[in-house]
Amino acid sequence: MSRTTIHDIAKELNTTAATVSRALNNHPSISSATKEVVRKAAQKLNYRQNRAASSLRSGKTYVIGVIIPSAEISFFGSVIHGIEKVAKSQGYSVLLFQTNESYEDEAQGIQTLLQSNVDGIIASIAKETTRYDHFQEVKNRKIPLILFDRAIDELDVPAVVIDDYKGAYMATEHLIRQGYQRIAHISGPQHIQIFHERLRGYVDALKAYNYKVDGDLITYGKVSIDSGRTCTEALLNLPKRPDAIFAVEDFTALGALQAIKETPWNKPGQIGLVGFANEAFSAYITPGLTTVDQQTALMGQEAANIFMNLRQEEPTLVDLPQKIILDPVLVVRQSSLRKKISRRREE
Amino acid sequence: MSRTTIHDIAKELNTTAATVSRALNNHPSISSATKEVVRKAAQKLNYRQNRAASSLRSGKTYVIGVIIPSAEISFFGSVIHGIEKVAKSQGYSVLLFQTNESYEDEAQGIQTLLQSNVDGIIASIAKETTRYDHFQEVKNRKIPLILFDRAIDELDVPAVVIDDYKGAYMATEHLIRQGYQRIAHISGPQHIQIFHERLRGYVDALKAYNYKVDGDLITYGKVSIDSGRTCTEALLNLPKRPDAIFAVEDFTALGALQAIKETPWNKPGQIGLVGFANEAFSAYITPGLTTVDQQTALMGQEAANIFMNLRQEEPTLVDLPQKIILDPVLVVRQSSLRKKISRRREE
DNA sequence: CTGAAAGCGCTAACAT
DNA sequence: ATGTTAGCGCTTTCAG
Repeated sequence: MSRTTIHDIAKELNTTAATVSRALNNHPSISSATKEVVRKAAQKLNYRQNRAASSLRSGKTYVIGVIIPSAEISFFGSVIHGIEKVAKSQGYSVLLFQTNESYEDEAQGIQTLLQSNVDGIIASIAKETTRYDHFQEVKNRKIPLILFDRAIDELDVPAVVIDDYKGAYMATEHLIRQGYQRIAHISGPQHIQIFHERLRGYVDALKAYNYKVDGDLITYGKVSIDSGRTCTEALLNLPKRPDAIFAVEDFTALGALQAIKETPWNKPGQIGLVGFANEAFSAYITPGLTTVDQQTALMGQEAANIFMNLRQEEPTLVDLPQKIILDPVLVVRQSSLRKKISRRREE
Repeated sequence: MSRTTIHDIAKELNTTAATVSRALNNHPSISSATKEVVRKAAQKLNYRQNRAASSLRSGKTYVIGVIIPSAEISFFGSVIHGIEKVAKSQGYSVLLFQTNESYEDEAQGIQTLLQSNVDGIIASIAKETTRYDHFQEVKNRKIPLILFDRAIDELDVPAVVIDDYKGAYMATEHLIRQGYQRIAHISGPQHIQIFHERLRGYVDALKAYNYKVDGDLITYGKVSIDSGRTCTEALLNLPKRPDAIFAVEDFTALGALQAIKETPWNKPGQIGLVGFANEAFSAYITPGLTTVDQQTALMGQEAANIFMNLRQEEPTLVDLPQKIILDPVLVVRQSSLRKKISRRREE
């Protein structure tokens, strides 16, 4: 009473396994009558294709390997969601591997995916990774590789990232349009590209609106709640203190919010605040935090879409690796609103 | 220049594929000298095992199929994390499938996993699922099936769940020990088992401490922020209003907190509040929300552990399906603390 | 439009 | 301890 194979179906119908295989795969040279009969018999015998056998022969597995630091981080959970959604819609499955930000785990993950003959790999590089030989091997084996969020130009593969510069520009512009006069920025370590980009966006938005860029209003934190708190206290103690703060990400903004709330002279809504990332908590704190959404699920979908496009292309035709830069979305909540909103939002 | 196979290695070493296979699989009847030589050659030729071929022959894939409603929900992201961690440590990979709470998707997911010959399936049943024929097929094919969070007794398979009763009991007990006198409960729809269990835990804790169970203090909401808010307003308008609230889950608690904050006569810390789930935001709102942690990552790990135990057992020996009931963990934050804490926490 | 035959890369029974 | 042989279930030439 072992599992039904195409031979069982062939025997039942007095035909051959080849015909059954073709019928089930909707091969054009099979009459629709036969196809129908075969499908019926397959259903009756409760047949399930054996993917291992199929892919051993055909070389295709219909599996996409996904490498992320951790599914527990909501950002990556959301990206997986987007990848799996697109994959499933095209008949692909997702094989998941977590690196815990470790190079060793990442290299091992790549090995596992290679052994599994995945048709493509979508990955976000671990923080600790500084060598890329494992990714190079993927490229050498001509397996489509797509990176997201943390892309490495040196690898020269397609990638999906968000436009941090633009997001920061939008956030700052929003505060300007709200009428704030002295807009501060709490940044992060400048060797991390995304933080540097956000600082650039902030500076350029100020310039575009003829605001003075005041070095005193730019502080460099460590990207944490505590750091946001400390930096904000320093900012609020300046002789000419800011009336709004753009924080480099939501946890920093949360610390800033706590510090603002504890300031004796502060009245609610007096100091504008914007974060970055649209973390789940940002909607639930009081006041609701205005922030920049990173379109995480879309990021996964786009990465999967790149794979879908890549997979039938001639390898020789792949000239320039595609790079998709997603538009961030400003999510306006209470924390950045002044009492009177004189102008409606422009696009 | 195609991929290296064990035949290539065999040719290189003037031996046979069988020996190479055995050496690489650490077979006992191969001398350690040969093993060493084979391993070296494999490395030199950059050999990677072809899992499709291996599993076609051996019947084992070293893949665990995981079915969840959505990786975007942090609860499930966390469970996946736990599953993948254990799986990887035992040489298994995780094939992921999302159902979006739909029966059709779930059934299709099972088909995909069966075609992929996964060695086992770990699943959390979709909300819309009311028929279990697809899971029944998994059982019929003798593939280990483990459920988590949403278990179905009728399926008679091993499961990992959390003890909702106990969690609610602990939450209520905590409020009692803090000295609150009138402890209300905002529950949810009673046809959903977990909410019913939490209500039971609340009632039993009150009884255990000789508190009167007052029907006025038990309200039934719809498990949302808004519902938590509405229910709380009603509670606070009672002639004999509560001095503490145990909410059925964190979003309800969040609504309750908002309502409490807006009550004119309220002073901070006057009304105790406890939630359930330890959502990410619960740590970041003000005041921090005391809540009950559901040990999500552990849930995934335990489910994976059950699979690991099951996989080598004789199918005939599987008498009673294992059911693991995890202990919830009370996470105490500001929202439930009264000014004076007279007694230290007892175990 | 269908059948015959070969083989993907590996492992396992049997032989030596 | 190693070699020989067969075959897992499927797809894919090549023939007809």
